[in-house]
Amino acid sequence: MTSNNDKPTAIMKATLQRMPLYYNYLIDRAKDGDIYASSTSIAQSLRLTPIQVRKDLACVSQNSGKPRMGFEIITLLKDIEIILGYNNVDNAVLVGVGRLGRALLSYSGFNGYGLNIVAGFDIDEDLIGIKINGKPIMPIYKFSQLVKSLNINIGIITVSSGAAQSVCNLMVSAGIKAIWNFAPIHINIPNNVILKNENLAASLASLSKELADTF
Amino acid sequence: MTSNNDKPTAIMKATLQRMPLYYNYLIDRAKDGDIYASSTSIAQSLRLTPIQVRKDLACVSQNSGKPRMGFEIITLLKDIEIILGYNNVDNAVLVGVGRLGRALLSYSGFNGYGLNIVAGFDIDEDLIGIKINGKPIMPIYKFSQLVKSLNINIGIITVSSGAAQSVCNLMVSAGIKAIWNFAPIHINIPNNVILKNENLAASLASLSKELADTF
DNA sequence: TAGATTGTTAATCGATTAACAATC
DNA sequence: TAGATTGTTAATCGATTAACAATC
Repeated sequence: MTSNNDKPTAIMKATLQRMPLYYNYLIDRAKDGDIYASSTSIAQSLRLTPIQVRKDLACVSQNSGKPRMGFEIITLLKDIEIILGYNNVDNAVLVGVGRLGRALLSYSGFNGYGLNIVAGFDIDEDLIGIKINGKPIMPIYKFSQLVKSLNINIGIITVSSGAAQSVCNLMVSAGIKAIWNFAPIHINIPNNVILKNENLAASLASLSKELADTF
Repeated sequence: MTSNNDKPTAIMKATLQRMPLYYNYLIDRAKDGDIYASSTSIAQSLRLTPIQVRKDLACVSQNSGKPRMGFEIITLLKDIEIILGYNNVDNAVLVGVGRLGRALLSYSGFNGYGLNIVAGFDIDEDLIGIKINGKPIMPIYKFSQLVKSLNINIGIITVSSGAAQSVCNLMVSAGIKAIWNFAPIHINIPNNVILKNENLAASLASLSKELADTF
């Protein structure tokens, strides 16, 4: 850090993905009235190593931790909020207001996490016009218009496997830049659109394997 | 593979987690009537490299691919089913029959994926006795009894953040061996119990970052 | 002071990618 | 045959862990 210390040294993917974990934990500690948290205590609770915690936090925190004390929780929370972009909100739309879609529309975990789902879309006429968690459900034929007029970047797919590809196509043609796909199916998509498959089956696979290996 | 070729050479975590992705894709190809799939074609569709695909498939497939043809899809699917344990089913129970809980109880992605959710639990008396996707909703006070009598290993937490820790404690005391936590909060758990946090916020973080970096 | 904790450099481990001979 | 594809060994890249001086 003696030379080119202005370069931000891009944060590792792995580190970034642990940030919400730290965040939730530190929120807890703050609620308990703690002022400082040491890497040792954090690591033990989150099943990480203290070294890893220090390295992760070094990437994101503007302020150093203090020897014998640890890291000041409040400032650390603020630093993590900046890194995760909890302040600059991304707008998103969701297609498929079934059980999973409704769950995501109401998912408390997104509150303040920088994702704002502005509306849900569905073909079921009975759903049109209702609100879920304050968000309107709109007919699918209004999709492109809304996405373009509000300049929305993120699309969330929560339709059935059979409908996922055509919904994806619709999103791409409307100008969506990133798609978060919850349908348990492979979808084709142009390379200039970001795709994140939320693959619950993959998580399950690793959980089952760990269980089988351990017992 | 000349020496100790009986050793199964444990599958990498990363490889295992890609298996459901391959599986879904190959199901698609089979439906389209394809008999063989080459690593090149698989890689292109799934945004991987052909080398990676071959290496992944080499870990799981009993049968080799054929030069100029690729891998036989049907046998590959069977091999993946074995690896992912889609045959030997794990029983699970779910606590918290809110929107997310209902979504998981009905999630089509689990069909045949080796996870069988046998029942849901909730404290809301209005829910007790109803069935969701054929699965009964039971009162929480019957939890330990059912888990012990059916010898259930996996517990799924879909309650609110505030209730997650106490549900976790209940699961641990009932003898649950692995917990899949969907509450967006840190929970404390003994080291001999497996914990998998399904952290949608973490997924979101990486999606948003990629979006920000790209555009 | 002594000791707990920090931040950083070096070493190891794990995963991906490159290179290439073998095959049909 | 020529060429597309496979499987494997070696090289690179990325992430974690170890070692240790610096700090309060």
